[in-house]
Amino acid sequence: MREFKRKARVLLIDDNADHLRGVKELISLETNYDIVGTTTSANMGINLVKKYQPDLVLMDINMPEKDGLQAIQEIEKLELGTKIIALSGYDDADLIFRAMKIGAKGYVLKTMASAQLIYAIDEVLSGKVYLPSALSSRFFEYFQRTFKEESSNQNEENLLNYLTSREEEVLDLLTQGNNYKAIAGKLFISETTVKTHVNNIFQKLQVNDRTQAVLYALNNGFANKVRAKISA
Amino acid sequence: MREFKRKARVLLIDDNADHLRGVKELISLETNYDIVGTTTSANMGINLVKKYQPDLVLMDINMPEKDGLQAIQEIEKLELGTKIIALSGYDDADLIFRAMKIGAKGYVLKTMASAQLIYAIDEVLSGKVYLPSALSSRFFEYFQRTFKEESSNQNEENLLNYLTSREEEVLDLLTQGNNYKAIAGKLFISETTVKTHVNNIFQKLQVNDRTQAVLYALNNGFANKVRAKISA
DNA sequence: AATTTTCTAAATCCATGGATGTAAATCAAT
DNA sequence: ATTGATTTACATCCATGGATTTAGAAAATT
Repeated sequence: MREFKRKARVLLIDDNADHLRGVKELISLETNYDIVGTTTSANMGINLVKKYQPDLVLMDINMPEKDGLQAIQEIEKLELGTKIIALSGYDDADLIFRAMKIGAKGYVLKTMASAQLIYAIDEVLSGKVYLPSALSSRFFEYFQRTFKEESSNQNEENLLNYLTSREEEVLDLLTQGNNYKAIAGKLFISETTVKTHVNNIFQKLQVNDRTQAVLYALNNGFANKVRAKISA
Repeated sequence: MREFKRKARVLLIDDNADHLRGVKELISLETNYDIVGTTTSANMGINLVKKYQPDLVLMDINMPEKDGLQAIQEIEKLELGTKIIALSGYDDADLIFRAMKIGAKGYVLKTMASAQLIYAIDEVLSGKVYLPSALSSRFFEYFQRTFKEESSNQNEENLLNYLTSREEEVLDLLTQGNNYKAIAGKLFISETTVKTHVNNIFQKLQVNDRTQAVLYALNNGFANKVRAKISA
């Protein structure tokens, strides 16, 4: 275990007063931490963060009044470098994922052993991100499910594969919001030629207008394809 | 340590013959595993996966001939439920992230202790996702950096915030590729009213046409906003 | 109670977009 | 050498999209 030069300043936010007291006592037993404040209100918590600029915040994310996730976001927005560990009663994959996504450095269940919480605090204060292995498993499963679709979409029958390279260029410019005239100017070809290409694109993608074409492109990994081509 | 009913079938793919032999011997010492094949070629490896349908593949992802990540993707596409652990010489965050993204259930450095590899294999075979804590830290840092921009974009001066709720509905339908008539039909209002709304949207988003409006919406977290409103 | 915002609607006018057919030059592949 | 695909181009016609102005009713705010 690592030694800290000065005591780490910790703030507790938990609308459940009983649990709050329990955690406070638990942390008070540790010599490395200094509790700079406790509150049962998310809004008050944000104010206390501004005032005391703690090193670490333990944030209950299951609060009725204000969403704990939103509170985390607001603290992150302050950009004070405050590390945040989410405390939750639920090991819901979506919750874990969203908490990590908005910048929580850890996620600990209230039902977990107190030693686990202390360990998480130490890890996070030392600059790491800490998720108990049971929760990181959940996270990764969710993560992979979320991104599986993205990559599998790029296979199957992707109509984008039927486009010629010139049509890809035109579609790329369409996905940047250009109209016919702008595209013609950028590709040094006539506007009517662009119209021809765009019409062919519509046929191949089986859509009726430019907006649908752009949406098809974005939803089927067109940007990835173009970038892959550039880096190749 | 968990007991398996039958020996787990393992396939090794590593273009470094020396390392391949080492890992093979290491795994042979374990009584729970059955090595069904080894190869130094990614393409051959994919064929062996099809033939033997192993429970687990150890895949070196630093191969010159064929990209190991691509090989993982192709194995995933077979949908045989094959678990894959990526082996790599580098703890590069981007590599780790991409490997996990395409479905690797684990990522182990070649320099790590052999006990760590065995542990990873056990964990993955038992259905979990396993990343050594040093690597999972890397992963999460990368993950948070990647998504930080997305959420911070949603703050600043987001022009979407000026839209009325009706305008949001209209924009939502625009981002699904609807034209005026379709939107009018779905909202039970006249086409001219839709035009009015859309024009107001253009003004507020400072764009010139529907495609640009749709692009602005998608690039500024409009989908997230709409979903947040639904779940609220 | 008074005011502002929002939602609805229409008219008008012009610009842009989209469908269709034709066609020539170039290039790749058989 | 010939075929087929690609890129370029134009004409024509009609549909849709977009700008602007005006305006009534309802809802929210002050």
